[in-house]
This record gives sequence, C-alpha cells and structure tokens, in this order.
Amino acid sequence: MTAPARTVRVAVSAAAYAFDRPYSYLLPESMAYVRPGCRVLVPFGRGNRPVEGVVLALRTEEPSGPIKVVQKALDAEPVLDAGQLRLALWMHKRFFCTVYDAVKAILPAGVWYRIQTVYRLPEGKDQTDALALCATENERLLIQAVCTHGGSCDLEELQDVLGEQDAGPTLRTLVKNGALVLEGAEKRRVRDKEIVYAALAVPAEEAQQEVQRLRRSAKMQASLLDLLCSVGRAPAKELCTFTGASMPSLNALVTKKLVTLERESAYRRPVEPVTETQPIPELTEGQYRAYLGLCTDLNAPTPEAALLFGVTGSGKTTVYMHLIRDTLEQGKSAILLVPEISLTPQMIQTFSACFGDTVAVLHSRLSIGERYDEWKRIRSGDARVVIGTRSAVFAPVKELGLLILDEEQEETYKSENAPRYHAREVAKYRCVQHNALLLLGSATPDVVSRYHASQGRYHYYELPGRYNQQALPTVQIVDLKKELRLGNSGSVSSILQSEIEENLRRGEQSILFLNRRGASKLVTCGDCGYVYECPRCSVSLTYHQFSHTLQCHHCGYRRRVDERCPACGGELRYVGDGTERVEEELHALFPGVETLRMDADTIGLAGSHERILSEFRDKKIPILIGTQMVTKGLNFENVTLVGVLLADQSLYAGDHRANERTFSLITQVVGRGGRGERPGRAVIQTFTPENETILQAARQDYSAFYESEIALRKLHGTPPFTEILTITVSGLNESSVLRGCVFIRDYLKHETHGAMQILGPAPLPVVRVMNRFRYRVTVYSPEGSGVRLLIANIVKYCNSEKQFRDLSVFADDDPYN
DNA sequence: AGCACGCCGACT
DNA sequence: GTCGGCGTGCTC
Repeated sequence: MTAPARTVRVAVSAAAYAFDRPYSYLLPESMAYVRPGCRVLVPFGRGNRPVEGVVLALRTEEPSGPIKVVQKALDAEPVLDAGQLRLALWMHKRFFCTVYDAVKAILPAGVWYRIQTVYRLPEGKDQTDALALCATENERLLIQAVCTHGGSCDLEELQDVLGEQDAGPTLRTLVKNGALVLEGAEKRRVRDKEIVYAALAVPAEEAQQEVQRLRRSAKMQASLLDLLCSVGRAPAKELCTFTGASMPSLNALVTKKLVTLERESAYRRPVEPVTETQPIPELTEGQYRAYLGLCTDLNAPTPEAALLFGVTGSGKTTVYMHLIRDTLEQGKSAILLVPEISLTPQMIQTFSACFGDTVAVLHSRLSIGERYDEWKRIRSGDARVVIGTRSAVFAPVKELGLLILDEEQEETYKSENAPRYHAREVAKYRCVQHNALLLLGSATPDVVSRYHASQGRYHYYELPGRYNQQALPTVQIVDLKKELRLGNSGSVSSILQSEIEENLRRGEQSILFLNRRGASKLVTCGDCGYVYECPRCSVSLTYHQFSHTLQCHHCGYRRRVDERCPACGGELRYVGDGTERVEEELHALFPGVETLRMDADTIGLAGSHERILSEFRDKKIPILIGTQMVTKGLNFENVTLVGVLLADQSLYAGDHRANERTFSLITQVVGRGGRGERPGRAVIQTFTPENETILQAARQDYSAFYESEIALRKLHGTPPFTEILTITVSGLNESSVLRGCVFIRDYLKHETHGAMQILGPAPLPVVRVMNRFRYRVTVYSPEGSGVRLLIANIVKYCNSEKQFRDLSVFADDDPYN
C-alpha cells in the first residue's frame, strides 16, 4: 500500500496582491517533517525561479491538475505558530496586503534568508555528460564554469563568464536540455551569536606544573593557563584581553590538550543586563483607584479593552508598572507599546530597574542581530515584558496577558507601507485571541477611542491631575496678525521675546516648537513671483541655510540656490521661517545666548537624538528649538517656558483629523513646561487666536475638545460614525490615474447602491511625488458593511487588468495622510 | 513583479 | 531565412 500523496498549501513571497493565494505543491517523502508555519523553497512562475514560501496547511488528497514539487525545507521547526498564521491571514483580509507582507511584519528581519538562484549539474551527471549536451561554445563555457566552482554556481558568477552577453537565454537552454538544474540556495542574514569558553582539560595541579614549564618557552600560554587555573572556566575573549594574549596562544594550549574550548549560544543585548532590581514606585490614591478597576479587568476571563486617561505627569507609567507586575505574577507576559523609543530612554531604564532581565526592547534602531536576539529571548519565555514601537505588537510572548498602547492617538502606530496596519487594531485582535487585556493610555485620546469608551465598548478610567499637584502652565495666546500690524514680522513675538528674556534672567530653560525644518518654506522672486519647485514633485523647495541648498522634503532632491532669480534676474526672497531661520533670529535677539536645534537635519546621525537632549539637560543650554520631536516625552525640571511659534500649522490639513492633531500637539508641548518645582508658562502664537481647538488646547481641556469634536464628526459622518477606507491610485500619467479612480469610484457606487458616501478622485496633499501622480477614492462605510470585500476585489482587478497596466493601486484602512 | 511565449521588423 | 525587439498573459 502506498502512502497518499502529501501536498502543502503555500503562501509565496513572490506573489503580488492581485494573485496572492495559496499555491499547492507536492511534498517529497524526505520532507515529511514539514508542518504549517515552516518555510520552504519552491519553484514559482513560468521560469520556475526559486522563491521562499510559508506552509499554511497540509493536505493528503490527490492534487488535481499539474503540480510542482517543494525543492527544500528551510525550517525544521515552524517559525510561525498556529495563532501567528491565523493573524497573517487576518491581516491579509483586513489590511489589503499579501500574506507574505503580513508574515514579514510578524517575524524579525533576522530570521529571513537571502535566496540565491544557483545552477548545478543534475544528480548523477558529470562534466562529460553535461558537455555532451552542449551545442554552442557559450554553453560549454558555462558548464565548465559550473564545474570549476565545485558543481554549483550562482547567476552572477556565470554572467561574468560571458561578459557583455546575457547569460539568461543560454542557461535556460541548458536547463531545458537537462545539462543543468536550477535551484535556490538560502543564506541566513544573521548568525546565532556564540561565545567561546575556555576550560581546563586537566586537573588544576597538573596544569600548574605545566605553567612552570611554559614560563620559559611560551610566556603568553603560561599566563593564560595560570589564569585558567584560578578561574577554571571563562570566555576565551576575556582571557585574552586580561592576559594580553591572542587566540593562537590559546589554540596552542588546546593542541597540547591542556585546555578545551566550548561554544555556548548567547544573546546580543541592547540593554545592559540588570543585577539587582528596585521596587516599583508606589501609587497615589488617585492612581490606586484607576489601578483597582484595571485589575478587575485584567483578571476577567475575557477582558474588555480599557482606556486610561491621564494628563502628562499624572503617572500613567506607574499604573502600567503595577499592572505588568500583576500580569507577571499570573505567569503571563505583557507588551508595552510606545510611539517612539528614542523619546523614552528613561522609561526603559525604569522598567529594567524594576523588572530586571525579563524586560526586552524592540525597535527599529536596534541592529538586526540585537532585534533578532531580543525576539528569541521573548519567544523562549526568558523575556516576559516587552517595550517597543509599532512592530513590537507582534512580539511572540509566552501567554499574552496585557497589551498597553501608550499615547494611543499617536500616528506612528499606523504603518504607511504594506502591510498598512494600525498597531491598535492588531493589538485588539491579539488580545481577543489570547483573552488578554488591551489598555489604551493617553493624555489626549483618539476621539474614536474616547467615543467607544463613552459607549461602554471600552472601560474608562481617569487619573486625577498632575503629579505632585503641580499647577498647569499659565498660557498666553499671541495674535500674530496684531504682531504684524505692529511691524514685527519675525517668528518670535514681542511677548514671547520678553518671556524668554525673563527665563534667561532666572537661569531657566525654554523650548520652542515649530513644525517646519529647514530655514525657509520657499524661495520666491520679489519681482516676477518665480518659486523654486521640485522637478519631480508638486512642492516648493525648502531652503536649508546650513548647506546653502534647496531641498525637496518628499524625494530628497537638492540643488544649489542661485544668486538672483533664474527667470528674471530679480532679487530672491525667503518666505516662511523654518527651525534654522528661527535659530538665527534668536541669535540676533539674544546675542551670545547658546541655542540647540533638534529636527530631522540635526539628528540625522544615529544616537544624536539622545545626545542633543542630554546636552540640553546637562549643559543647561538656555533655548531648545525643534520640530515635532520636542513635543514628546521630554521631562526636564528646569524647563519653565514653552513657545508654540505657529499653532495654526497643522490645523488646515483638510482631513478629519486636523483638529485632533492640533489639539494633541499643542497640549503636549504646553505640558512640557513646569515639570519641576517652579510653575510653567506657555506662549502660543497663532493667526487665529479665536480658534476653538487652540483655545481648548491652551486650557488643556480635553473634555471640551472631545465634546465639540465628536459633534462635528457626527455632523460630517466621519469616524467613529463611519469607517474610512481609501483606494489610492498612482502613475506617471495624470489622466490615466484619474480614469482609474473614476472606474473604481463608479464600480463601488454601483455595487453599494448608494448605501454609503464615496468621494473622489481627490489628489493627495502632495499630488505628485517622484513624477508619479497620486489620487484617491474615499469610502465612508458603516461598520461591518462588507465593503472591504468589494474593495479587495476592485484593487485586485485593477492590478491585473491591462487597461490599468501603468497604474499602481492599493487600498488602505483609515490612512493618516 | 518577473518570466516565457509569440508575433513583427531589421539584419546576415 | 534568423535574431531580437516588445506586447501579452500567467503564476500550483
């Protein structure tokens, strides 16, 4: 009796969204150990090029139709468990991405292989056999090359043999004739770290005698051995640095059978291992009340999600710590997501100090090896507390019990490229799967989250006031129109100027926030109105004083600036001050006063983020000027003044989140001031001092903001009252992009029978980037309307239909831009 | 996306 | 008559 043919269903990496579906392959008997979640190498497409795939399921039924054979198993054990496979399939549906896009997000880069296409002689054939099958000189040359390379050769090496000529067609003929076979060869990106230990191979007394003998002939070996006699066993590297010896000396001892070397696997650790732990800070009465409620949630068999509201400094982190401790005590694990890791070095330190080595850190600034090893520590259960950015939501913890999103409204939780997931949505899914508690924390919650809380869908908790009952900063709003009328066209109003002077006098520090890097927003001609624009994108170029260049912030294009207008020779004017120009203005206003600037240009170098901040703190630099990044996480006692140079900036983006973004931003900046003993002050400069959102932010009045915003959302039918889905179309030809959009819009309108609002085509805020035009169709859909399926269909259709060949089309779930 | 197959124009 | 350009269709 023959065993039934075994086939596997495989998600392949080479599949684009339009043709992403499970493909069946025959599994050879020799790979019977392969299970779902294992990666395999399979031939794919007409050319049968080797590609990576993940086994989704095993089948025993006879395959119908033609079938190819799995070439190789890449994993002996699954890299994805059943839950992670389900998550990948869910993401595929939910975020309009390929299954492989999802898998790549779930696993760290360190587990991936580089696949090389290699050609080798067929089994049982030798050089003479292969040469006999050759018809041309080129064919013979390639066969010889394969043989001199030891029987297998990658495409690049073979191409070199033929020089200018394309080796592809010849290789294909050779494969067709059976003179060569095409295969994939995998190469690991990261190696598992190992530490080499040296140990005595003989009793210590015997070794000691040997030391005496070696003293005369080999000093280094003697001191190595001497040291080993006293310590017994130690890492080879440390022995060498301690004695000044090198590996050959140690190897000589190994050859003399006095010492043995042992390899042990080790982790690359981004955070220094902790030796002793500190107690968790105690809760205040108000914090304790919120904590008690959350405890009940945490212990529920199927916890509901919770929202924890607390202004900056109200001690959310302390509450998190107590909940994490409880989770650990239950034998479960916790994940804490933060918007941006470099802003929270203190947080990581506090957590490591309290929880010790069970804390793992995951973020994009780690080296690929460090991240891979933290991932391994998490998966093995060695680490049970994970702190990380967006992608840490996938951390493979043992028994997830608690998942926290700190500052859950932050836009960094949304991925801008495939898979276009929101960490909050993935977190929700994972928490439901594991019966874990999802806790959203924020000083300015997403209006949608706050609404769910008001509807009872999330449990809601509030932390009272600020830590130590610190008073809120006193806020002054400056009308920039009035300033202009008074003849002050600079970025620093007279009121802000005198407040800064006051701070300089008192030796206290100030932070100024302006959301525009570079020196000037645009450069224009005073005579003819010429404006420098990017040749590839529909934006004006930004002037950067430091490098004296004009730069495009979308595609990176840069050029030198001319002496005079290139169109008419008129005088150039610099309009719209950026951080660079403000810094210059400050130097003019306060001669001799030191300033620091923090924006994408000054933190370009790795780690300089922390460097700038510690310089600001330690050297007590009087003024820090920066973009977005100064608004978050900073907590310096000596900062008593905060200036928002242009509060209107984020207000007119035109999307439904503009108010929310402005409120959150201003509230956060204002909250930076006065974290110490002394009260804080804030100055908000704006052209629209009557704007409701700005006034609410100045008062730090979230609930007033929420009430007016939710009314507006209801009126406009925007989230939470609908779900927003978009289909974005891009291409080199503007009218064909528009045609694509119209086709999509009309299809959706037709299929939904007017049940929902469908708008577009509308240009993206920057309509052209890298010469590609971008337009989108927006769907405002009632929850659970099933429109997702229609959208998936139309996107697949457009990506495979030849009339839309020159377009790229993708769908996104509630994009942030 | 990436590759093979096929049909048309320029060439030995 | 053949080589190689690109347009078209498919991916177990």
